[in-house]
Amino acid sequence: MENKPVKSTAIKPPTRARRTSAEPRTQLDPDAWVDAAIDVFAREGVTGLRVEVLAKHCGVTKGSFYWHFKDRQALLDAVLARWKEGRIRDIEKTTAMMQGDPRDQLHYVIEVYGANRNRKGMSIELAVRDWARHDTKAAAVVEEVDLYRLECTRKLFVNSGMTDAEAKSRSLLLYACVFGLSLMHYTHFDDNLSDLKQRIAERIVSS
Amino acid sequence: MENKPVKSTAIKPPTRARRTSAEPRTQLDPDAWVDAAIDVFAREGVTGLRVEVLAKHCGVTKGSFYWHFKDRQALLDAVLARWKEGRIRDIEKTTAMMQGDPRDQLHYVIEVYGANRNRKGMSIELAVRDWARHDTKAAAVVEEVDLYRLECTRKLFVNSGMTDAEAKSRSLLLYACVFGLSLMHYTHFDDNLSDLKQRIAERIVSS
DNA sequence: GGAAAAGCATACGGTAGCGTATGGAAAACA
DNA sequence: TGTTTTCCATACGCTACCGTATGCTTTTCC
Repeated sequence: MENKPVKSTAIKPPTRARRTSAEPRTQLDPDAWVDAAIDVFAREGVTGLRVEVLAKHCGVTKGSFYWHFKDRQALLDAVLARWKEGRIRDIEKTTAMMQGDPRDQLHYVIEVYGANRNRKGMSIELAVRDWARHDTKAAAVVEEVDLYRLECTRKLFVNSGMTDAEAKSRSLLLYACVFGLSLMHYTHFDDNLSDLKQRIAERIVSS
Repeated sequence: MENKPVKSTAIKPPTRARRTSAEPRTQLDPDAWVDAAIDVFAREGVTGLRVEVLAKHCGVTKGSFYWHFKDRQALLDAVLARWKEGRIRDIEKTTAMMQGDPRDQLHYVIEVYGANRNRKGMSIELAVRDWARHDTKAAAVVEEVDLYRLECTRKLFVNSGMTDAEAKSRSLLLYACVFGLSLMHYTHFDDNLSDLKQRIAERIVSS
């Protein structure tokens, strides 16, 4: 159809002999599709994750997509499942190295979720949460991941010497703040943002 | 969202009065359209705010819409402008009654933004912020509103006796937490959520 | 090397949405 | 009362999608 002059390093010469020689001939498996899907998803959200767009992004047509997936919903399910697994694994990985000062660990958690590093990850977080506003399956997964995170962080606060009730509230405060900051546009609120963040982190962690 | 038996279908009442039932024959002005638009927007987000859907929601066809608005973008601009005005007015209204213990005022702010009361308002907040991720105009408005809010709350913290730097960090923490909480699914994290929230509010406000 | 399966392209029908054109009814006005 | 202006309905063309059908080209396996 209207194949625009393929902008980025034409993967394939338009109507020429299609497999000249050096093409890696990358076969696409469902995992590769999900990888690409999460890429698009991070940028455009669920509503932007469309089959034909994704196919073009992969350099193929949707004929390929529908060979690997029943329909669009199957892809969404896979994306959601992949996100959940990734989050759970991340939490367990963090939990595994749970030795040392709990307060340092907490600061590390805050640091990791900082929107600057991990930009794509936070993008996905927000996209999933927006998705969850209209999709019960997504909402269920978000809740599961949230509870997992909250529980893990709660333990850290307990280990740092807080009561259980206080630890729970701190844990919730921590994640609410982390996600809330990524929702806000405050770069012009102060010219020393790192100090600002440092104070916030202290307020959340310290007793 | 199933269509009730409106369905005039094939046979249309021949030249009968179209206003059969008790329809007040409400003329639609742009403001009424924006009202309805914000309603849809709160539920479905920007991508769900579509001209023909909105028209059906208003009980008319899009012929009416395009009489009042140049195109869909004009409606979106109006929605954004309306949101901004409303937020600014809200802040000023809150600021106007800035007497009494600043800490009480701060608790009041937290209370007002609680997702339980003001459910629709928070829905719009999240929808606007999701919008802002892809639209620079929306992002600019969000930033403006955020800075306005942050500044107002900062003053409250200053009035409660904090240094300017501390007040700034508290102000940012407050709003980040408020919005972040509305992003999370934590209802099963504790069986005494009000105590949880109370502790969080204390942590944010108290020195 | 040849058949079978896998991976992808192309073409098609169908829906939803945007924006335009045009006509008809209702209200305002003279 | 007749005319103009306002407001809305209907019909149309167009594009972007979804999902299916079908055929072509690789790869795999014997």
